[in-house]
Amino acid sequence: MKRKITLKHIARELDVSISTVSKALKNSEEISADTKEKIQAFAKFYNYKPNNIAVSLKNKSTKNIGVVIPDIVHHFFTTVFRGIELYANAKGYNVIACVSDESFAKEVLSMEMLSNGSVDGFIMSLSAETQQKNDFNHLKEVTAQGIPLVLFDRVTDDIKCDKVILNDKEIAYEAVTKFIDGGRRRIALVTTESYFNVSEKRSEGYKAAHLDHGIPVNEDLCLILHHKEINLQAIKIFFEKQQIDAVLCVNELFAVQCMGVALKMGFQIPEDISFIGFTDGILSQNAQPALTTVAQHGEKMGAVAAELLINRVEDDSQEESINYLTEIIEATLIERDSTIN
Amino acid sequence: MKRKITLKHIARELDVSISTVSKALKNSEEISADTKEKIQAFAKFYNYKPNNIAVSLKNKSTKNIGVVIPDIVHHFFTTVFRGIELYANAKGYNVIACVSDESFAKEVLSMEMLSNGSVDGFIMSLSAETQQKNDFNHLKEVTAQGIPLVLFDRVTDDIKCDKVILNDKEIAYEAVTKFIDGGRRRIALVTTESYFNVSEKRSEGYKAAHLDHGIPVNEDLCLILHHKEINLQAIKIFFEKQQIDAVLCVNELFAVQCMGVALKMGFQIPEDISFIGFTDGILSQNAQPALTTVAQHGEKMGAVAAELLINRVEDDSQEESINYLTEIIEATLIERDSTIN
DNA sequence: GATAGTCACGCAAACGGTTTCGTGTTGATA
DNA sequence: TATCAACACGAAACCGTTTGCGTGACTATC
Repeated sequence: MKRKITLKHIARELDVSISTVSKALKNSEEISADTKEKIQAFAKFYNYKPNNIAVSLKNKSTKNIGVVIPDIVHHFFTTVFRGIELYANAKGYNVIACVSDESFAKEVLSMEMLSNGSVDGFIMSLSAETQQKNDFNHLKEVTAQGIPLVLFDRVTDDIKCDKVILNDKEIAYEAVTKFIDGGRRRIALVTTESYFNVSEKRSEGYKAAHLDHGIPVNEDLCLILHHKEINLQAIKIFFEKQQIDAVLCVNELFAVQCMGVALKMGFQIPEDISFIGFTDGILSQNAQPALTTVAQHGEKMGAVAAELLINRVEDDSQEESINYLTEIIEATLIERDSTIN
Repeated sequence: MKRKITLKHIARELDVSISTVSKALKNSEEISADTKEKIQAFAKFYNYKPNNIAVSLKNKSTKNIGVVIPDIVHHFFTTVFRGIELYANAKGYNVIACVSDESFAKEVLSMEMLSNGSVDGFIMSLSAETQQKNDFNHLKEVTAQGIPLVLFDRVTDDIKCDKVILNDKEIAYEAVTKFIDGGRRRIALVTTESYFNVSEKRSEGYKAAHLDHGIPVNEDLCLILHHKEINLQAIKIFFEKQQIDAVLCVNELFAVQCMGVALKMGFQIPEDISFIGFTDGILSQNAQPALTTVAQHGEKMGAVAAELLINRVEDDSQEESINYLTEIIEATLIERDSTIN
């Protein structure tokens, strides 16, 4: 088991100084061609690679970026992660992943673990609990230390930093308008608690579309479901009570569950009830009928977030007043068989 | 923007030496109670945290583990990742994620990026291309350098290291036996190319179950599908040609697609055709009918892999001859509505 | 032949910690 | 009062790199 070879080993072996070796390997003009060739050959033979940790310490740059997301077993977040990872790797960065599990405490802990030199910057999406508590001190700590931060999807106005968000309101507006144009009038909104700001935005779009088309917003048509719970009974009661002819769901899981209940109750999809969901994942694609859904372009989102972050990281202008950007990813409606074209 | 505070700053400010500060913060007996208190208070006030990079360099231990997986937008791998991350975090380790995208080149590149000091060890699952090429030199390089490696799920006998695998053959045997006990005789196997050793193992179980029950194996009942392609036509033709009364699929996507085709063709599930898949993901859970499937317990697998790795990392016995372990995760059959109980 | 200018390399500090060992001061002891 | 241990702290090496600067040797110039 040969341990990693270092500059010191090469220097000793070739009877030159460490600095000479270092410079020779960087093809410095200072070193003579002969010496360079000798050293480079030796290094190549023994497969020398500089120790990342030492380089990091010296350069004060780790080439690591920390990604803190609420959930990893989740289609949207994995696609974003994928986008981040692809872009970052192409730029020579590694990605350290931390999952907050929708927990405030774990989010704080993760950031503390990484903010002591392990990463050059953070990309994150707020946990549910953090959004509930509205406590962003851990983010302020990090930015105060000068560590760049990019928020995506679940963001907050309380923190000044680069952000990447979806045009949630607009796409929800578009989806509902599609229903209305198709003659639907009793359009349900199936959503989560409102402390998720994305749900809130989608809800705004839902309402705006109604108002703009002269249709009153009926609060009874809004159903709030909980993640990772059995919602089928609640859905059934909802469908029985209300006369629904279209449903907009804030995620694909809710949509598929609702469709399942509707089918069991004897409704025809899309004739009796049309469905549109959010997230174009395997559920949407493989549902029966295939679900019309909002593609959030997670990979794009991740790539943009990574680009923003790396630009900040590599920007060494010492300006104190930074112009933070908010990039908007345009969602698109993918029409399948749960709506009438 | 206050930069991070260092030992040096504290030392200068309190007019003591750096070593005194370091020792005081570790509550060393060498330092007087007064001095310790003073230093600790100061450090706490300025929120001093040791720089991870410097500590890593000194200790030759990064507290990072590298995870290289073929795909991240994939239920099974995300659950394993989740298990790794949970266990590792609890032990104070961070997880650096690299996605090989089923590509040999990216797998090699990822490992090179991380093997120069960035991580203390690797957990990985082989990419499809790596399994095809049968080229494991990048793994040998890493282990030769004394960096611990744990392989999971997609493993190879060519590398001596700790491994975590599923009892694929046995659980496939069990699934097929369930079909046979239920009176099924024309049992299809829907699988991928055989260079995936997990598919191979499942195929072995499928065959063994047939032989042990005196049923000849019929190669015509084996359908090979491709990932991320439109398979529906191929499935339809297969079902038309063969008289199938049960289907074992090596993943949930294939199972759901097959069920969809079967339903469209007018078959009753599970009466006419029963289905069993692999992976207990959202597809299985939300399919119509809900899919009977093999739960692979990815989180458990990840946790075990992380445990094995961290044990190796923290084991400082200098023994050259290591006794490598292979842990087997017991899969379980989750019975839902696509089979008759 | 004295001076200046290259060239090719080494020294040493620096990054931010940890840790071994040495040392000045104090108080107790004989 | 000389001796010594205990105490409390500092100096310095070390982890593996990078890099500014110093310097000795050689060559070129007048």
